[in-house]
Amino acid sequence: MRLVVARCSAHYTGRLSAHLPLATRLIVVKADGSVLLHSDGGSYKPLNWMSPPCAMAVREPDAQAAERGVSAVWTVQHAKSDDRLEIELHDVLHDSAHDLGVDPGLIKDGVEAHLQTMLAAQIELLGAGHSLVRREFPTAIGPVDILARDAAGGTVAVEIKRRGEIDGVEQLTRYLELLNRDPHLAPVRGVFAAQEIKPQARILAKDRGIDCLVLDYDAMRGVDDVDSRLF
Amino acid sequence: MRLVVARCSAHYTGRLSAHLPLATRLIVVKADGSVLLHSDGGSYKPLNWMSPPCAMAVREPDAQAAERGVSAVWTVQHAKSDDRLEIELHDVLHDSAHDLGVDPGLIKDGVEAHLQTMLAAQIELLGAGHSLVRREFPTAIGPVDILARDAAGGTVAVEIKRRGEIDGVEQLTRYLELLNRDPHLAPVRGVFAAQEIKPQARILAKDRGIDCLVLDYDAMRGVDDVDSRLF
DNA sequence: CCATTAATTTCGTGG
DNA sequence: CCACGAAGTTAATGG
Repeated sequence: MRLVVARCSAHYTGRLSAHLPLATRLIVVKADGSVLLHSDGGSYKPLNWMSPPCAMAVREPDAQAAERGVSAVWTVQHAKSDDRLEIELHDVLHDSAHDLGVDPGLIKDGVEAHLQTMLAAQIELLGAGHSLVRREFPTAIGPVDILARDAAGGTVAVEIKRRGEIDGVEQLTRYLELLNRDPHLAPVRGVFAAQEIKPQARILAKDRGIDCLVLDYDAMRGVDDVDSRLF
Repeated sequence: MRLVVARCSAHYTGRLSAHLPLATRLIVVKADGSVLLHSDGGSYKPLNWMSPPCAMAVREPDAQAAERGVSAVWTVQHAKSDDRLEIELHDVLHDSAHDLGVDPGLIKDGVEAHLQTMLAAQIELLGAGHSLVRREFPTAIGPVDILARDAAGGTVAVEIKRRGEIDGVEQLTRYLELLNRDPHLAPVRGVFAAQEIKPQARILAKDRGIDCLVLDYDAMRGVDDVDSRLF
């Protein structure tokens, strides 16, 4: 990894055209050839970049560019497309290279898939007497996260989101519409389950007769831990 | 901006829990307090990060951590939520600080809004004799990108995308369904316009009786230049 | 390898 | 300030 802090301007052409006026920025050149141009604020997204696979060519500025104060021109060309990033370097304030090695990568926990697994294992969170039919119950318009039966034998369709917003309720509504056409399943009740349910989503769900269930991730994980001790 | 290259591990808790095992990484601390942890590959997304507004606290490792080789612990706490990123620094291979100043920001060109403006100005690309009714024609389910009339006086609804995919055709289908209920407008013909149209989207459009129009950005811009010379 | 969907998405725009 | 949609989205997953 090479780190360069320099006054520079940049031009990108590819899926769009974009230009960065002259300013001081961090330029990161990664081991795989990818390049990031970062400013000293904003979020994690660079001002401009080139994704791998790509290769960088360095050349001297022409007379006109040199006149403008350009000390070097870096052209980063994507290997499989016409995407190209051209950086004009002026003053270089810092330049260092570092051997980082391969990263073992991020280990995640608490995403939607995990919530689904845990809710399936703790299906009585839907209410006493509920039983799991199956996870990822297939329908013509896609799989329903969880299909269950309640104590009275009625069918329950569950849509799980990490954060419950309106589009999740819409999704569940479409599933319910379809499932309720199946005489073997109908009537099917809907449950919208999420770690956090936005007020608007809650209102829409209520309007559609869909129950809301807030999932307490830590509590569910705690139960999982207890379960795992039994084995 | 502070640049640190160090062997480190990290732990994030907030909207999810995530862990980074010990490895050598780039740590960027921006002027607004935000922190990025980058590996030497992948795309522009960091392995882990904290978005602004946030603040970092540095503390000495406890005896146990020191035993494991930890030289310092950085805790980055988000100002408005419970999001927290904790970094355990082991060997520090590089540490430098740089004053970058405020960035003038990226200037973009060739996005959907621009395509819409240009197509409105060159409405005959839809076919000879077409005239513009209006851009962003409002409907109950959202604005139609362009509404026009063809040579025969028939209504034409245009959906514009940079890249034409299936969901764009679905969107236009919903608009057409709604517009065709209005006796003042019906029958309304649909045109799906994009710089690039995916095969699946083209097939779906054809199936729905929607015409496809590939927009040549450079050619359209060329015409725009000619137009602007007239004024 | 392609299509689909989520994301600690981020980023803009318009109400 | 919030909801909505696009992004040079990126990243993971399933077929």
